[in-house]
Amino acid sequence: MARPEPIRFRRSTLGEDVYETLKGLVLEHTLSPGDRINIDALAREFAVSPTPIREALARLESDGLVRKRPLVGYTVSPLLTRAEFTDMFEMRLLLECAATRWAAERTDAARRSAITTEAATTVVPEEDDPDGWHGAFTVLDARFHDLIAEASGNDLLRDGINRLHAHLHLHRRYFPYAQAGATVEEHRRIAAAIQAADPDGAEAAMREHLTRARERHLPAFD
Amino acid sequence: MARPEPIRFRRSTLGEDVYETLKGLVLEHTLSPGDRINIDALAREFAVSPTPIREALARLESDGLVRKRPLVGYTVSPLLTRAEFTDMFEMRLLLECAATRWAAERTDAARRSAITTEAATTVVPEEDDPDGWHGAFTVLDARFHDLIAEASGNDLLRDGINRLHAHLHLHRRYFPYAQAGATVEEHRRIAAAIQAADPDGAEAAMREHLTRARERHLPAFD
DNA sequence: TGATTCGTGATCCTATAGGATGTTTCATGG
DNA sequence: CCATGAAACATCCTATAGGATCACGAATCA
Repeated sequence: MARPEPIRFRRSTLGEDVYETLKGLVLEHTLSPGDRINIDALAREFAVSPTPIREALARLESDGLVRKRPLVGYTVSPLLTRAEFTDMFEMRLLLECAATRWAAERTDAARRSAITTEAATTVVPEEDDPDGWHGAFTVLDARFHDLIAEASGNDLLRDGINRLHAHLHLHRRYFPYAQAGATVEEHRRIAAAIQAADPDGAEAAMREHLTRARERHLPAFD
Repeated sequence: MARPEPIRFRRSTLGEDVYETLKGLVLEHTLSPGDRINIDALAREFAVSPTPIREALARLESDGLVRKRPLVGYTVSPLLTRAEFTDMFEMRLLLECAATRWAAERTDAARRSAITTEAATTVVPEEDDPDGWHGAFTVLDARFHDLIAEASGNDLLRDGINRLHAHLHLHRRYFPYAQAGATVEEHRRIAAAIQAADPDGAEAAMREHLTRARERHLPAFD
């Protein structure tokens, strides 16, 4: 009868686990944008001391997922304004178009195949589980874009792209089902151009994909 | 006889101050790349508890300035390899060329003047204080590039650029004096094109500046 | 000589108490 | 009835001590 329940499955350090878990909670909207974060409450919830919580929050603030007001507390970052959202897509166009071009130019055959395979994967819409569908679709989308970022061969570029995607995820809940098919089709075109080692075509396909993605998202701000 | 010395001039929170101070120590090479960081020793040094130290280190790790090995401790990030360095300049070309173009297109008259003024400022080389000169020159360079990043009107872009500059600062110690004049001249050309609202010219000037800057730095890797 | 085992040391994590600050509520005056 | 002010409250931030875990080095054995 030593310790009945704390199943502590620590991958490396407690702070790391807390960081990943908290990031998940924010991205899943279990912690909604604007919510206040009580450190002591979280510590009790996770059955850890406030120290690793505080450490995880400091990193999340660097990611822009939470905000800290001194002597007041942490809050989940609010959703992007329309202006910030267009700024983000301006950045995505800059970063991801370049990454796609370099992926088409430089990467090896194995990665090209992986990208093509990923683009061929689809997720079936389930009307009765909208949240699950949104989650699955987002994971798929994120993995596709990360594969390209990795294939660019520039790790700093990859980090920058993933940093933007974290913000994008906060908005996935407002992405319409109906247009998922178009997204998959655009992914296929990008993958095909990369597979064919066609930098111009790949960059153009990514530019069109992102431009259309922006159009698909923008109505949510009205 | 309450508290004799801790002159605590806290801007907001202790963790914030510790973060800025530590960042300075790393950038100044007071903590050299590869050095191990002892949390308890730092806490004694700053006369604070380990908690804010730990919080600051978590943020610095997000910035890429320190690395954490679980259950071993923190170390100052090593200098960039040649490959990472070229990757960084690839990123700078991407981000800063776009920022310069948009600054020339969009920004207001006040910011244009500020950029021109900053480009006209120079720092005199002092042979007997190489470290002070390097520091002053770096501050000047960083401010010029940040003014342009801010004038781009895209805060995410600005953050991305500043994140890269932190890494660049770690290498400033190996930047040769003799070529500072060329840098200033290139800055002036960029500023002039922005002042003239000439996007193409401004972007081209920035591209040439960064390309040459890369050439100036590369010999340090031999 | 190489691999394995053991001991030491450092680090990380936990827990709790106290001080400082922002927020909220309530009472009072206009 | 509304606005202003002060006081009580809750929360966060900081500080300190102690226990558990793991990495590293030395000694031993095959």
